[in-house]
Amino acid sequence: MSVSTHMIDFKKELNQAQYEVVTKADGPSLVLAGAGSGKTRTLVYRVAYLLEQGVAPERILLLTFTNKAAHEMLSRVGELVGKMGKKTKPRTLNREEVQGEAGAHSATGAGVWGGTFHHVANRLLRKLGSAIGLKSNFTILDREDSKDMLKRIIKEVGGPEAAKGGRRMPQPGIFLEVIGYAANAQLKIDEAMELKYPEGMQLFPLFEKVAARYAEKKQMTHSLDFDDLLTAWLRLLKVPRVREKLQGFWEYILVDEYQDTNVVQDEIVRTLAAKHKNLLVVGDDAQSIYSFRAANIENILQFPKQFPNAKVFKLEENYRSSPEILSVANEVIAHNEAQFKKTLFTGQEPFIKPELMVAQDPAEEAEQVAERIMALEDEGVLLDRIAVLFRAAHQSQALELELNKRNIPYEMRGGLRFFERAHIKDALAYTRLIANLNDESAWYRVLATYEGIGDVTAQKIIMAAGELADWIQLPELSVSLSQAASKGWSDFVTTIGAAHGQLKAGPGAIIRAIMPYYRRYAELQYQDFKDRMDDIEQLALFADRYETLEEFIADTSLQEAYAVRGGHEEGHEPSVVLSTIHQAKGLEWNTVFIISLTNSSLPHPRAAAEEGGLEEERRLFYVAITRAQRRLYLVYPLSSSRFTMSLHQPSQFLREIANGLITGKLDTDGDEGYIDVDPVTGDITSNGVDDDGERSFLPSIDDL
DNA sequence: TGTAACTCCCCTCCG
DNA sequence: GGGAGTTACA
Repeated sequence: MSVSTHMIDFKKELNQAQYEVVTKADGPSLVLAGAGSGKTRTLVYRVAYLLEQGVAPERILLLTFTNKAAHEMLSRVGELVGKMGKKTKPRTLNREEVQGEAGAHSATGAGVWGGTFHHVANRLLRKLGSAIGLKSNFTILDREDSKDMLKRIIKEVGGPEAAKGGRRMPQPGIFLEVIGYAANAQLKIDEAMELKYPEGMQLFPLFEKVAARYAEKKQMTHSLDFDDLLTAWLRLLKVPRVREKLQGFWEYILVDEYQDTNVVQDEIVRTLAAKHKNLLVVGDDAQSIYSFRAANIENILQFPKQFPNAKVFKLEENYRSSPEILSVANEVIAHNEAQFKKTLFTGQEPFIKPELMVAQDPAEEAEQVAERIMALEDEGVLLDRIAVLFRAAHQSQALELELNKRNIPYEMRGGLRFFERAHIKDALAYTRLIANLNDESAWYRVLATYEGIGDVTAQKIIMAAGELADWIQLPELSVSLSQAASKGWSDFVTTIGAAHGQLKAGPGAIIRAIMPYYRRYAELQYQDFKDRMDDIEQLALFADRYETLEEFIADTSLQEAYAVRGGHEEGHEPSVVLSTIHQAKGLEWNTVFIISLTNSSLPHPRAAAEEGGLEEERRLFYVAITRAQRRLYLVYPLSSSRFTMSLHQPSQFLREIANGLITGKLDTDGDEGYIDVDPVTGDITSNGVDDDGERSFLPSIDDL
């Protein structure tokens, strides 16, 4: 063992339980870590410890839930090992054994392999995918691309009724949900339908046909959707030669947020760890909130059975939240039956109780939150230490208006992200097309922006273009087009030619080459075309950081990096964070507002209707609460709009919090005025509404 | 026949 | 803001 000349005093910087994990979690190990128990810290120190023990960084694989989490953890590892001095400082970017040039840009801090399952899958498949017949220039389809493709397939295989958009035809989104769930849960189509779309069982033959055609089409166009990245990784591991190579390669595998992995991910990590057996998984059943993606809580529960000699560790001391916030969190989660009972404790001094706020409607809710934010800022709370959380992305709307009005900087997370916005996707489609001539969804997307070219003409062009082997041949392509379409077509040929001419100059140059045309299109199409062109300029600048088109496309498809709505680049000036609860997982802020706490939002009626859905919604509330360190505000609007009669009722979860734990009262008397969501049908039954609309509680800022 | 323009209506969560 | 459905025009 190396002499301890290092400067990390593991014993001193960790509590006893954390220290045990960091130093003893060899072999299969399960860490049950409560919210705020220093789970990230523990993982970071574990990686640093392994490096200090002399493990080569590239032999460590750290799988996280978001790429952001991977970057954060690995940069912290980098800081830690920086302290250790040269002797044990890891080499960086040295992964030649399984990785080629394609992966040179990747989520690394200290040369450790890190990222999401999808991210790592992408890197591996580009390099090794030929073993399962995959081309290295495959395209990644995002949800919208997948839906577009499915829409066309439904028309194609669904017969005349579907072509006309027959009255009973389910949306493409339903098909995608069923097919995706089947992939993630490793189910057959009919089994997935039983769970996700039981009312449509009589359409099973159609679903099966669509699924088959979808798979076929993805293969033809060299594209993978998000779910395919995982299943293809698994398929890759069925190839003995590849499996043995990878099993031998990673000596230590660490997986964060294990409660949100699905069976495919579980099988991947168990296969990868089969040789060295150093598999460390960390999770918290109380924070499992991704069952819609087929996350399987059994992965955690069954871990000790899969590995009979597994070590089990528990982290229960909460370092994040005040005792008052923790009490509310414990109280909320205690209402769930399916859970490991555990109670988080803290040694922190008492602070102030969480506070309930009620507003007339979302607009007033936004005003109140904005006012309170300004008051907090006056008291010295930095804006970037404040977050506003909500169930659904669109619930940020009213607040965004209000914050803009008051010039309070904010950044929005969740919902439509930079790379998902229409004009950005248009620009990206050109880069995809240049990289992969067979990328059908990119073809449709690009052609749709040309005058006179609609679905039918586009299809004709794409059919003909299937003959092309290279863009060079494009001018020779013969398609008979209507008069209306030929102008658009010649514009297209010019533009794509210019873009292709920049192939050697890199992705940024390609984007700039299409801008003259796209500006003309955007001017006609969008009122805010100037903003949109600015976005595209930003995209080109971002693209300049990449040398190859493939890396750029892969990162943007995986949402690796994203700019932020509200005009504030991440990290520029301190900004309030607006986020869905899902996106807030793993993060923490001094002050947290949870808004829209009504029975039509949290629990969300559709989610509550699914089996186990209500408990998952409660866990979602629990996750939101446990993001807060010092101040927590629970906010609900009485109606959905100032102008409608439709009244909301406060979330049933608020009622479950015992009196005395929070400041403020629910605006209702006794049981009256509550609506219940039937957990089976999702039906809403009202037992009378509270319609006086008076605010019984006005927030004051005196007691801050 | 295919495209463009117009209207209505909706919207859970994500890599 | 965007997707689906409908209608008017080339």
